Amino acid sequence: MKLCSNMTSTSPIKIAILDDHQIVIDGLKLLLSSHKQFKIVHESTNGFELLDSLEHEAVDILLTDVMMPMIDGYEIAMRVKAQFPHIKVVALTMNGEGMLIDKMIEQAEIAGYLLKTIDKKELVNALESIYNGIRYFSDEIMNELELYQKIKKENESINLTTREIEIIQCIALNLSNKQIADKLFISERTVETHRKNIFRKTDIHTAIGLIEFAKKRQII
Amino acid sequence: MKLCSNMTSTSPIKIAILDDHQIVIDGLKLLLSSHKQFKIVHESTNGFELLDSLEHEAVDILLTDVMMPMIDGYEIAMRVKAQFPHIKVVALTMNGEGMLIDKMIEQAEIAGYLLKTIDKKELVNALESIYNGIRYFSDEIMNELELYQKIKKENESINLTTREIEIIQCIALNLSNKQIADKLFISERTVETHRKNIFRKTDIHTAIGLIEFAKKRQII
DNA sequence: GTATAAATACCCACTTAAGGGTATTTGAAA
DNA sequence: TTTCAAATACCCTTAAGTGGGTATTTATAC
Repeated sequence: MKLCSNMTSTSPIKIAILDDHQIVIDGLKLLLSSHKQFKIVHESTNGFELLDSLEHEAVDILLTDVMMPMIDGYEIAMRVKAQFPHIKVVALTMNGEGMLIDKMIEQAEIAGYLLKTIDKKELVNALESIYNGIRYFSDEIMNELELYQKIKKENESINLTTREIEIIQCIALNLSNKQIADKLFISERTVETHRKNIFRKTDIHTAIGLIEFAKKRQII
Repeated sequence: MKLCSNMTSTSPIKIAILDDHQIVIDGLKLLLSSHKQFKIVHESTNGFELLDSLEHEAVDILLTDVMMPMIDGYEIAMRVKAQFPHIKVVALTMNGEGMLIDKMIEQAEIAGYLLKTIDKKELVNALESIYNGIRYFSDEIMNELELYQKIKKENESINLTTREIEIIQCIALNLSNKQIADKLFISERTVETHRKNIFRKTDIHTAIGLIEFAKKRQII
C-alpha cells in the first residue's frame, strides 16, 4: 500500500530527531513543519535522553545523526533495534564513511541512510518510503558501501589473526618490539615472530608501509 | 551604538548563506525567518555562484560553511575580503580544526567563527554583535585557536633547513637511508647525518614519530 | 582422535638505524 | 676577510629490526 504525500486525514507519521547540533534539529523541525503528514514527537541532542523518552512516547521513525559524543548513532540504532524493533531508524549525517555505513546497515539493520546534502523534497520522499516499509539509501551511500565491502572482502582473503591485528595496532602506536612485548605480556621473540608473519602475509616489509596498509584497511 | 534585538523600524540585516548542505540552508532560513531583523537575500550550495551574486546583491553578513567541495570557506573569505570588504564573513561549521580556524581568523580576518553546536539564541546574538562591528567567536573556537597557535609557535622555534625537510619527506615516503641517498645523489653517510640532526632538533627518535610530527606541521 | 590454526618462544645470521664523534667545502652575511 | 650556517662525508659502537629456521601448547573443527 502506498500513501500519497499530501494526505491529511490519516494519522501523522511520528518522528523523533536526534542530533548533537541543535541548529540541525531546529532546521529539520521547521522544515518538516510545513508537511502535515509528519509530526515531531521528540527531539534531543542527547542519545540517552532520547532512549529514555522512547519508553513513554510512541515513535514511528527515529531520524538520527551518526557521529555524536557520549553515544554514537550505531549504539543508538543497536539499542533501538533490541528494545523498540517497530521503530524505523534513519541515519541522517554528513558522514559517508564506509565502515560506519556498513555497520549501520549490516548490523544495526537501519531502514535508511541519508546524507545531509539531500534536499527537502528527497527527505520527504525518503521518510514516506521508509514509513511504508521500503528501505531508502542515498546513491552516495550505496557507492560508499559497495567500495567498503569490496575492500573488506580483499582484507579477509589476507586473513590476519586477531593477535596479528593487535600487533599492527601497537606498531602504529610507534612501539618497539620490546614495548609491545611488555604491553601484551609476551616474549620479545613472539612479537618478532608475529611481525615476521605479518610481513610475509601482507608482503609489506616496513613499519611505515604497514601503517599505510592498516589505515586503508580500517584496522586503525 | 548598540541595536536592540527586537527592532522593527530599522532596515533589516541582509544575510547571505553558503553551505553545501541544502538542509542546513533550509534550517537556517526558517530559523532566522522568525527574527524580523534579519533578511536572507541570498542562499547557495555553490561558492562560485555566491561570489557572482554578491556583484549585484547588497549583503551585510555572509554566513558560510568552511569545508566545501569545489571552493572552500577560506578561499571564499579571502575573495570576499578583497572584492567586498564591507561584507562581514562569518564561518558556521562543524569543524573546529585549529589550522582552519587560524587561517580564517588571521589571514581572511573573518568577523565571526561559530560552531553548528550553538543554539538559536546564541546565533541571533552573534549575528547582531557582528553586524554592529563586534567580532564574535565561540568559546570552543578560541580554545582551539590558542592551542593551535601555541603549537605553531613551538614549531617555528625548531628551524629545520630545507635539506632536512626534504629528508623528512623522503622518510615519510618510506624510503631507506640508502634509497634517499640514491634519490638525492648524496652519500648514505650524509643522509645519516641529516637524520641525526633532525632527531636532535625535534627531539624525536623514530621515523613513525617523525611522520606524525611532519603531518602536524604540514610539512607533508 | 586427529588434523589444523593460532599463539607462544627460541636459535642464528644479517641488515639497518641510532647516536657519539670529527672534518671539509661552499656561499652568504657581517 | 672573516665568520657562520648548511650541506656534505666519514669514523665507531650499540641497538633494533629482518628473515630463515624449528618447536610447543592449546583450542577448535572434522
